[in-house]
Amino acid sequence: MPGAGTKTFRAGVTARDVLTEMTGPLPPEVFAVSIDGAPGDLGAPLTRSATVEPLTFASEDGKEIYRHSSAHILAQAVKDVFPSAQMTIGPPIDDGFYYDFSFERPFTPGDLEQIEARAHDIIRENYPVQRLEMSKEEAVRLFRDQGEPFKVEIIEQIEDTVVSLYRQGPFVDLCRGPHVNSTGQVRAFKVLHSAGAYWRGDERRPMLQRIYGTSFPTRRDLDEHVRRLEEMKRRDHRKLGRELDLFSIQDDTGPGLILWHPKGARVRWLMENFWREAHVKHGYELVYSPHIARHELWQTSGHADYYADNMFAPITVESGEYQLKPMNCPFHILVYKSRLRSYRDLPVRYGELGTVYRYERSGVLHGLMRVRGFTQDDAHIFCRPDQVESEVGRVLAFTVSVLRRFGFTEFAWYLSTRPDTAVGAPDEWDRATQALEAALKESGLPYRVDPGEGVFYGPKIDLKIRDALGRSWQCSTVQVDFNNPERFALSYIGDDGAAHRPIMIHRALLGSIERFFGILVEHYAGAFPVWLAPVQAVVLPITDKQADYAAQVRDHLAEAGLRVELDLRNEKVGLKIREAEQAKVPYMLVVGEREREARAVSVRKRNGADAGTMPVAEARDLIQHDMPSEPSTRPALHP
RNA sequence: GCUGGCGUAGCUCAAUCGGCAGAGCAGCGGUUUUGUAAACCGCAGGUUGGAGGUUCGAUUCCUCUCGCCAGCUCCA
Repeated sequence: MPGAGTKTFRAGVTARDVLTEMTGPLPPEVFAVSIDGAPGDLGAPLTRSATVEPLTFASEDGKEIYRHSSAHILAQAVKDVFPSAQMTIGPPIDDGFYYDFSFERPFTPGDLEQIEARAHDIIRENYPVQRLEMSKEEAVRLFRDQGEPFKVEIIEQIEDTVVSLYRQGPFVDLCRGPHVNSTGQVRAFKVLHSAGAYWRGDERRPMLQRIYGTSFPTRRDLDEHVRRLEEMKRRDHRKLGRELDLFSIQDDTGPGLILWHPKGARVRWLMENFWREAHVKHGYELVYSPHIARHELWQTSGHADYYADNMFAPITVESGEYQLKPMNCPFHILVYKSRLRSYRDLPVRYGELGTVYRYERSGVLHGLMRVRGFTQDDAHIFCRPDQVESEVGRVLAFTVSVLRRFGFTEFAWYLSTRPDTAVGAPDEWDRATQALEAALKESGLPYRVDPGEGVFYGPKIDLKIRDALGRSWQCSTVQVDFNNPERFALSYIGDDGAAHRPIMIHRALLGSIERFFGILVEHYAGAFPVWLAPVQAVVLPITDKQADYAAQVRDHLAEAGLRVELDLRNEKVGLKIREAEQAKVPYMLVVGEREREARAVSVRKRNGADAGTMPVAEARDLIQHDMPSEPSTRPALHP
C-alpha cells in the first residue's frame, strides 16, 4: 500500500485525515476504512493507535457497507415517494440488498419505477452521510415522532444505552453502520423487484413489503450483473426441461412429482450407471429396499416423532399401518441386522439409489430442486469407532472424484459441530468431531467450522459446489450417527468376543438425483457433456439420395456404442442443423454426395465449430475421445 | 402453509369499456431434393385451469377451488 508506515496523530483525528495525511488525497472509490480489521466510517474518530486501511467495493466488508448504504438510499426514496410507508429493516444480501416496509398495499412495478427514479436523484444530490449518537430514549422519541413504530420496537430491544443513527439530507435511519461517506458514492443503483415478507420472519406478525435492489461501483458491473440474472433465467432447468423434452411436472400427477421423459431418463440412467459402477469399485455393496414399511419401523427409528411433519400420512392395511418412506436408513440398518456381524466384517458399506417421499409445504416446491418424491444417492457405512476417520477420508476422496466427473471443480467444505439439543455422550461427540476434522486435514481440504450446526444425532461434513454461474449448491453430506445404532441395538462381535456398538455414517454425494440433474442442466445450460448427452450425434443427409449411406453411418456409430440418431426428414440441411443445435446435440454429421462417394462425414460440433470432413471411423474416434475413457474414478482430492 | 401476482391452442403470446377468441412456432396434408441455425401453399387446432354467481351477454366482474411464479416460513 503506498504510504504504508507508522505515524503519530492527535487523539480524535478522523480515519479520513490519517489516510489523506499518509497517502495523499483519497481516490473516489474509497468510501470507508478498516480500523484494526473492523470496518468503520471515513469520519470515525481515532482515539488510540490503530492500523487504518482504506475500504472499497473490492472487499467483502466494503461490499456490505456499499449495499447497506444503498438500502438506506432506497428507504429514503420510498419515504419521499410514499411518506406513509413505515421503515423496518434493510440489510445487504449476497447480490444486493433489500428493505422491508409496512405499507397499505403491495408496491406495483410503477411504484418501483418512481422509487428508483427518486433514488437516482438522491444519489445525484450527493448528501453527506453523517453518524449521530443519542440515548435510546431520545432515539425512541425521534422515531415515535416520525411515525416509525417498527424502529421504536427495534431500539427498545437494543441493550446499549446509546444508539447510533445515520443522517443523509433530511433522512435519518437507525443503524449500527458504517456507511459510505456520501450518497453520491453509490454509483450504479437498481431496484429489482418486490415481494411480501413477514416482520421478523414470523407469519403471525404483520406482512411487510420487501423491495430488492442491487448496486455496483460502475454501470458496467451492474449491467454485467443484470446479464447474469438473465443468463440464470435462460438456463432455468424448468424452461430447458420443457424445451429439451427432459421431464415434466403435471397437474394430473400432482405437485412435486416428476415425470421423466425419454431424453431426461436417458441422462438419468447414465448418471446412475456411472454411480453404481463407481460405488462397486469403491467397496460398496448395492441394496434395494421397499417404498413403504410398517409404521412401527419409523417409531423405532424415531422418524415418526421428530420427522412427522415431513412424512406423508400412514396407509392403513389389514395388518396395520404402513408408512411411505422419507429415508432409506432404517432399511439398510435392517440388512445389517439380518445376521451376526464380526469386527472382521467391518466396515460394511451399503449403497442405494433410494426413492423417498417427503411432504413439503406447497409454497416451497420448485422444479426439480425441491420436490415431494426424489431419489437419494444414499449409503450407510457401519464401522468400528476406530474406523470412522479412515472411512470419512475415503468418502471425501470418493465425493471429489465423482463431482469432478460431473464437471464441478470448486468446492467449499463445512464441518458442523454439536448443536444444543443432541443425543450421545459429549466425549463421543468429541471423538467423532475430531475424526471428521482429522479426515478433512488428512485430505488437505480447506474447510470452515459451523459451530452447533450438526444434526442432533452426530456431527457432519457438508460440501458445496460452485456452478458455471458461480452459484453454490449443497449436495454432498457425510453424517456420523450415534442415535440409530442405539435405537436399533446394532452390534458386532469384537476380537474380545463381546458385543460392541458400531458407528453409522450416512452419506450422499449428489444428494438427490432429481436436484443434481437440475443443477447439471443449469450448469451446462442444457448442453450436457458428451458422456451424458441423451443424443451424442445426429446424421444429417442432404437429400434422400444419401439415405442409405446415412443409415450405414448411423449403424456404424451405434455399433460402437454411441447414441446416434438419423434425420431422414424431407427438409433442408439448414433446418436439420438448426434443430440439432437447439437440441444441443454435440455432434452433427452431414452427409451429401461428396461424403457418400468418399465414405466420409462432414463433422460439425455444437455451437458451430466445423471439425472438417473425415472418414466415419475417424469421426467415431473423435466422439469417443470426447468422453472419459472408463467409468472408474480414482481419488482426486486436489482439483 | 402465508402474502402478492398469474392461469387463453402442444409452446410463446394477443383480444379497447362486459359484445362472434386471434397470431407466430409446433402438428397434419401437399409442393419442393435441398450443403452447415428456419423453403412454399393449405388444413386443423379452444368447455379461455375447474365449480358456482352477477348479467340479455363473462376470457373480461364477484366467490370458492386447483395449479404455477416471486418471496416469507420451513429444510434431519
